[in-house]
Amino acid sequence: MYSARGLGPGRGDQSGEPALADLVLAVSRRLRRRWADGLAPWGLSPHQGRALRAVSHGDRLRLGDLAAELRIAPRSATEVVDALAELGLVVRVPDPSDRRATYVEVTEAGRRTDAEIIATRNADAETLFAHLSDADRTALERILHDLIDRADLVDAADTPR
Amino acid sequence: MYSARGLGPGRGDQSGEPALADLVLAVSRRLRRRWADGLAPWGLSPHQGRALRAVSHGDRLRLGDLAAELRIAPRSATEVVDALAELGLVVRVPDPSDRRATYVEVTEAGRRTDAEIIATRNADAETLFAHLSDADRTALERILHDLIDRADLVDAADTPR
DNA sequence: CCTCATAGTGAGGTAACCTCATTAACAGAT
DNA sequence: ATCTGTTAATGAGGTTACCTCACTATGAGG
Repeated sequence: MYSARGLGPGRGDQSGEPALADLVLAVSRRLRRRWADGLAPWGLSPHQGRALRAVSHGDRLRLGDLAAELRIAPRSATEVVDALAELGLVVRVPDPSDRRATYVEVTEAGRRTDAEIIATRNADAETLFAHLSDADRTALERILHDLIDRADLVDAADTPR
Repeated sequence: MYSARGLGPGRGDQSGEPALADLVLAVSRRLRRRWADGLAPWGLSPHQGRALRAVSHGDRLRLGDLAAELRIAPRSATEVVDALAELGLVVRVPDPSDRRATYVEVTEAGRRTDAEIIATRNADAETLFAHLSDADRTALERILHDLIDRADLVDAADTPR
């Protein structure tokens, strides 16, 4: 992936980069934990929550597209859909134009659950982010965008194909 | 954990908080992936890398303390240590002062590997963070610290004991 | 209509966790 | 001195969220 020959220890050690990375990871760990806790009332795993969100977003989604969106193997998407269907949050409906394919469609209950989850999540994010100044929020957004672009750029360079 | 009754959908949707949370998660996802890729040359999982780092930090660590540091059950720490020991990166040595306990101690190879991993990680963090301005770096650090403090504060309030 | 590709799923595997029970050893009260 | 309760590590066995590979049904182009 990238070169492992490295500058030996004791070179970039003074720089703050790893500390920044650790900070990002620390914040994300806390976000994840809160999100998982927030899903508990509905008996959903973070994974299932993400799937429900993806399906609700466009009302219906082909199983394979769901897999692509969640970046998991199609076979794994089958299992997530099984779980959500068991809970009555989605149903499988055949695609009339391609009888191999099945759509995953949100049910009324699924839509309601998704809305509640989003509301909870928003409320929680608010408790964390709301006390930042507008300037800080803007700066944070810009910097994080920057880092994402940078990371994707480097990835693209590493994997030209 | 926290109240799930929520403000119904369509309320905080304009606010940027969830977007910020998503950005943090997006960055952390990329950091994680890079870190995992960076560990591949040594055949270590991120989990094992973290454990090696914890053990190397103080040269030796009681197995139970390692579990606490990694926030996993003691039983699970046994397995991580098994894997690292298999690779010759750590050894188990009995605690002479308490014959129930065992220390996990870095070997020479373990220390070397840890140093190489840190160097790789630093180099990678550099490619991501180095192009930020000093001001941005300072701001990012401050804001993230802020968020962490805020999250821990809210957690402490939710779980008074 | 024959061949090749694609959509979903059954079968079976793995990694990283978990709980519960067990064994050995320690530490304080009787 | 031993008995009681606690703690350290681990064996046994379970769960979850993934994976690959093989299979079936279907579609689409030569």
